[in-house]
Amino acid sequence: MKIGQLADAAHTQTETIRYYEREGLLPSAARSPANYRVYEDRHLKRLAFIRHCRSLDMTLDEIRILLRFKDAPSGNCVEVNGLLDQHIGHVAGRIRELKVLETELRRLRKQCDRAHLTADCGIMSELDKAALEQSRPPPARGKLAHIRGAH
Amino acid sequence: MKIGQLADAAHTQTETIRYYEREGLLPSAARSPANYRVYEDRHLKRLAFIRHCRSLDMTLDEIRILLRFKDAPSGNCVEVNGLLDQHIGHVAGRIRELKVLETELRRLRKQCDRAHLTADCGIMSELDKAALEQSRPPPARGKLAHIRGAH
DNA sequence: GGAAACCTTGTAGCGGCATTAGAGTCAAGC
DNA sequence: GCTTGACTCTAATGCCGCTACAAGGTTTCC
Repeated sequence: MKIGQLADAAHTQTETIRYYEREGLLPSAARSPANYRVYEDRHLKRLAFIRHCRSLDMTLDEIRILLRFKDAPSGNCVEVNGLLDQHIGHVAGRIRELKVLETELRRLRKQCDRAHLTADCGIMSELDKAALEQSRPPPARGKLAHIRGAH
Repeated sequence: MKIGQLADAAHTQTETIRYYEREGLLPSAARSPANYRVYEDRHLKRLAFIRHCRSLDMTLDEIRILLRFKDAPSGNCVEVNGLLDQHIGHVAGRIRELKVLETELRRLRKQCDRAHLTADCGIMSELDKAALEQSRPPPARGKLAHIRGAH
């Protein structure tokens, strides 16, 4: 299997596969005489595992940990549970944050329902007013920060 | 006002202020004989506005647009409304995504409640199984993607 | 034998800063 | 006057998880 076929099979981009190899998530493949990467079934399985974990929004570091457990199945799975619990905690926390944000944005949006000059816009004056009172730090940055999609 | 005082007043880091200046969000300050930036009240007001918008998780590009309207108050505020509506849409969408994710993670977590060898762990085998079926692309990436906080 | 479709390595870019390095400035205390 | 420490300056680099080049080599199909 060449990299393009592996990419198709795992619904991934070839660049991503090479990136995972550089990052040590995928073992390096054998090479053909033309220096092409040659993959086997185990690579597909491992890649599918990684992509599935990514679809659950785990970081590559977290996935690395899971892979270590997979490779050394004599280990205790308590840590797997802990990792997942933490991850769920992050997700739940982020949802709470975003809900607060949404409420505030909708309140702000209500300040202006009509079209008129920006100078008289309730939203703009509210933003100005609120800014003066005191500005809290922006929301969390990190793995799950995106609101906007991008693909 | 020197940059450190401005940073304190706006609860910002000095590097962030310099970054905003480079990005054209803040007008460049006058300089003291020692080449220190010297700020006035208008800088603080503008910075507070920017930070407040950031606390609402707007991108710098969105904030740039708002600042243009602020600077040219003869414009029509319809576009301000539109920008906010879009932003609310992004936030609401991200909340929906994360809720789906949370549900799936909790279901996965239920597969293992006991400590034992990783090889027998319900979570690991479920991850393996699900990976094979077909891996969807990872969740959206973009401005509001973070689940984890980082500061 | 020529074009299209694949593969290779390497580098740079995304957002919104944070961190570091290396150097200059300033006020206070001795 | 000299040292100490807190501040400031610029410029470069790192973060995350890729994505998108660029410039070449290989394979495959017609």
